[in-house]
Amino acid sequence: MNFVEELRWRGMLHDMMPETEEYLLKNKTTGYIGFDPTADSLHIGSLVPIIILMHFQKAGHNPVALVGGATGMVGDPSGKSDERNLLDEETLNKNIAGVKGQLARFLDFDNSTSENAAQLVNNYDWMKGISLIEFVRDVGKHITVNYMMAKDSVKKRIDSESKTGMSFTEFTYQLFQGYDFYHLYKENNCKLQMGGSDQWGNITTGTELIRRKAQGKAYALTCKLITKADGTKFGKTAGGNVWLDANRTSPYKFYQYWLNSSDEDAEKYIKIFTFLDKETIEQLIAEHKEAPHVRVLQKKIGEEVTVMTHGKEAYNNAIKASNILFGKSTADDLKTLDEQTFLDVFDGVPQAEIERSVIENGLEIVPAFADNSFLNSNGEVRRALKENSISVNKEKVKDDCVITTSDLIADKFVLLQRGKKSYFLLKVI
RNA sequence: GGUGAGAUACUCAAGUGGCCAACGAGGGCAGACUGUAAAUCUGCUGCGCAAGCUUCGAAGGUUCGAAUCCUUCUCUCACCA
Repeated sequence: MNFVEELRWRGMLHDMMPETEEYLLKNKTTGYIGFDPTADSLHIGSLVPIIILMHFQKAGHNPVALVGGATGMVGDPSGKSDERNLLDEETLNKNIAGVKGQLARFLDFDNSTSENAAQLVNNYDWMKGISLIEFVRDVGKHITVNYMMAKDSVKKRIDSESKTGMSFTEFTYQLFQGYDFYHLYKENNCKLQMGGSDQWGNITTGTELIRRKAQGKAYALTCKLITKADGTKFGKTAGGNVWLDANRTSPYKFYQYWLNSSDEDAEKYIKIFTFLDKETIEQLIAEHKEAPHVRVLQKKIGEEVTVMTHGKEAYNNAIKASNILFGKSTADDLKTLDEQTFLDVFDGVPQAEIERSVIENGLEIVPAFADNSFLNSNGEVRRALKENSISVNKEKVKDDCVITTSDLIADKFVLLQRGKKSYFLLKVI
């Protein structure tokens, strides 16, 4: 199956420039997607463009991942209603390094094993040497302001509904991204830029620049932005973004995010986020419809994506953790765990240290929860107790409960819990 | 630079001297029900066990009493130039 077909049946394709599909069918080509270094880790929203590049590579084309060291300094106004804060250079460099490292986990950058190895570029490398005068004469001259103003990303910020206006900096952004495309077209023979549908305007500025400045033809392809059925933002939880970095979002939480997808979303996600073939997916969907409560789809997505992102071992631990946390395990089960297993399971669960003598003297339930920044105040603990939502070692407790040494797991830990999903560890020192 | 409007809890938003720890909505959290879901229902959502304490952009002031009145300051927005 060819690249465009692949994206199409997976429901990822949003729009293409005319003749893009024909061109890709006939030619092994080079295409790129840009990644914003707004943080030192990518989050699962970036997974879609990454996966597109992976498909692109699988189809025999040459993928280029561009890290926006320069464009990150300017700020993409697309989809933003407010002016963005600029990142300082130090942060940016840290972010670029982090993002680069993560991309390497997904794409094959190895020349020796792959004929069409992926390349990683940073637009700062070619942008840094361009003076303002050069830029204005060589780039700006080719694109009219009228053209730039017609872009949605700009229009939205200029019309009367906008409350903040738009700085010249952000207005210029599309020229930067356009110039990237032009540069890659010239230097890497890159003919295609891909991205989310919100990138259409920026991408076409690039093809326009290539047409005018190099009399060349370049192509654009955009993919659908991921939405959730309930209208909330994809990739966000109450705790913030779901990151690809295991230190920011533990593999367990990462797995849980996918597992908690709604049925409707799961049918979309399995196509988008896994590389399973059409038959397998259709079968899984059918299976899921038979018995939705088993959640085969969610489990499969969780497995595929977690393994791809964090590796097999991390996935297994996530499963183990899930079973213990959500299965029918009791305090007795917990106490049979050795320290290492216990730590693996609760990797990423916030914890606090506590003096052994405190436990030996008997720790009352209210201070146990409030004094270690698990819950915010004594009042909150008391409220929670009233709601019957407090557990110690997976067993519901009342306000007269006192934690003693007999409650210790592996002679070291006490598992505190508020509600079903919120855990906290006390570690005896 | 001119003119006008405004700043209240996570967000939106009432409140214009005592009945205000502050209406309401959303969000969040929890409980029940479930599939670790959706929908629904219920409770909670400044600190404190409580008495009480600290909150309404900031600082002062008037008053027995201020989110509410006065002064100054800071910031935001809109329109005009």
